[in-house]
Amino acid sequence: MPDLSIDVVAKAAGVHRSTVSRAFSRPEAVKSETREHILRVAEGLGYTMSPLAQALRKKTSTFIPLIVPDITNPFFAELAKTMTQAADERGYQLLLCVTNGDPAKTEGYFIAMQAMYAPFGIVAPSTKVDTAALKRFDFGHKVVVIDRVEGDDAVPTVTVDSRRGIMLALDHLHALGHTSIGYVSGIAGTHTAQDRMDAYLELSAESGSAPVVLDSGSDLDAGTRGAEHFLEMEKPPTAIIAANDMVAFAVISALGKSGVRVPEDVSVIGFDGLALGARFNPPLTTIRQPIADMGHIAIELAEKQNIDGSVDHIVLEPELLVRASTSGPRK
Amino acid sequence: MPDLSIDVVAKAAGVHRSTVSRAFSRPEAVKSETREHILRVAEGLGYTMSPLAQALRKKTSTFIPLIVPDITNPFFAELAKTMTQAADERGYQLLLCVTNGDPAKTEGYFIAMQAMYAPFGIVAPSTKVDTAALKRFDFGHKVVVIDRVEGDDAVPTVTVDSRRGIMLALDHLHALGHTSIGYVSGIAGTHTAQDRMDAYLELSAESGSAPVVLDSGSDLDAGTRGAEHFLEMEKPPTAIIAANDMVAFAVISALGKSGVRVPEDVSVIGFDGLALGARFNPPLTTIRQPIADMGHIAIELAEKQNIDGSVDHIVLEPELLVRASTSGPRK
DNA sequence: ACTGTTATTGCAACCGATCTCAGCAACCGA
DNA sequence: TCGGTTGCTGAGATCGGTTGCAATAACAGT
Repeated sequence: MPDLSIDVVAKAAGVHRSTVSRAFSRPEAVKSETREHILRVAEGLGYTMSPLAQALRKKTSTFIPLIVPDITNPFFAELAKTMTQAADERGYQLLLCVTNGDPAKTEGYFIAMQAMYAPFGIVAPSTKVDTAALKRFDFGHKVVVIDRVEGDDAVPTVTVDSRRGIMLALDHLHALGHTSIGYVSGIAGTHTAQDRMDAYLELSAESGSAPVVLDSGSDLDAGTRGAEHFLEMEKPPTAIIAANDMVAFAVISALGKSGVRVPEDVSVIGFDGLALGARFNPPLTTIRQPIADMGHIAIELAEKQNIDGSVDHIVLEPELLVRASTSGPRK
Repeated sequence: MPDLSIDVVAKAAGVHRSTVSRAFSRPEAVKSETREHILRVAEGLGYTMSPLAQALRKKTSTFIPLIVPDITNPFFAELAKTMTQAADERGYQLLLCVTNGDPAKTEGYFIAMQAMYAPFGIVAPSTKVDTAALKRFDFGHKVVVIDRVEGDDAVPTVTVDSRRGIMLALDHLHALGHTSIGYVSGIAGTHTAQDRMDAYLELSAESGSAPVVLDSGSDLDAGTRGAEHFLEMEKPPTAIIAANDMVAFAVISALGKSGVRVPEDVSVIGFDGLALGARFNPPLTTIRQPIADMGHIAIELAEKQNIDGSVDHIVLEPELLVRASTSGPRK
């Protein structure tokens, strides 16, 4: 196909380049007859505007970086999925950026996103977000963060209510008859992980039962270590709350290796609501985060901020998702 | 920061725009003194070239679309992970494109990739790749496919040896003492899935045992249905080969719900070697595909083709990864 | 009929590079 | 000393659009 530029469309439609441009990007500025004619001609030629040329001139592209620590983690994968959808509904393209938790890489992505005129970016942090770094890149490109940010700053965020989630888990377990409930901490040093832990500590205390933190590590092996710790206890808790589904999986897996059954011997509840959990053995009871909503909202927030400069902090409600990894405590 | 264009660097270095350009993209064409001076000045200013402008002019960008059916599937997630790495080692940015198996979307991405001058794209198919569609977009943009393609065409591919993988699984199971081995088919109608199934059928026959296909469906519930089928049999096989890890998970989960234990009651082996499998309950024995290699190779193949026009078909060797979901048959 | 909007469209500069062509200096052998 | 490379750099067109400004057309009101 002969290179299709705006000029060939213009010629074909018998108008000037600029008119074609307007027909596409500022329809109201062109007489409707003309516009329709142009559009028809363009359609016939199979013409589309070059996003690159547009970006160069307008100094704002449709590339939006999605910065995640690890796309292999199903939570981020699910996030990515809903975000791509939300993105191309609005004509954006998602750039997949994985940092492996390396702040240097993150900064690298920031400068890259600047270079390609990204209108904004989405950051799903693995560690507490470096507000300073964000400020340093206050080049007009906005960022929305899927986590709480230190000091509720100028950066929009979307999170779920950690405390509420933990409360849901605790209530569920209490209702089942558990009184001794352990906790295994989450993957990373995010504020979210911190919040969940704090909530567990507080709410446990309030309900009168002593908190039992099986592991407070922040790496992928927290689950395994938590299970080990559990196995060493003379009087282990009858239920375990895992800070997220992945560690719940690890806990159950590690427990299983030692012959401890879930939920017969101990109940385990996760936090995330991953689709994967439904196919785990046993299917995982968990606190569901509305991940799909989070993706859409993140993008909406970013757009909103780009338009009216508003920065919002949305906090979503989690909900209890009962599957099969919890039951009454063993008698 | 004042907009940093090539001209400001040129001015600052006291040379012409074009010289700066050469200093960056064709170093040998510039006197080394001049070049170093320019580079130093640029460095000082914190200047980087605009990928957008470059792409527009050179008609070839650094955006490379990764087209997957579902990033939520850990196989694709792992692929995406290694590809992002391989990609930004070479200065590319990965565009995440998820199709949900919709051919229309795939085509959409093809035209988009054309529009932004992608030098090539990577397709991890959910269904048999539509060679016709590929040809239709023979606009000089190359594609490499992570699957076999009908008729070993002009498109480079990277796959693993399905037959060898199935053989490994079968051998492992035979060595353990199993003689009756069932099979649950894979997620999608790819050639790869087909090849695995065919290999199972053939190799089973060769070894004298009758093949038992528990489910040949191609959706996410194949595992569940396979398990149901298994439960209904009066004389079920003592081991099951799952076409991929995800269906293995589903099989084990479904079996578990009915009180069937793995590997005590039945052995299950997967195919993929997902990291997730290590944290499954029980840890999954599986045939490992060298996913990381696949990602790198895919990109290398694409680059190679772009340079010398060669189209290769790489087939990698799978390997047996013994964890805990297989054991000798129940006596 | 005349002047003052208002709606449309054309013109041309510009976004930030690349690349062909041409100019110029230094160098080489005869 | 002179024509013929060779090496390096500057000019300027170009990639595919956008946009402020000017020009023209159309329409009101008086």
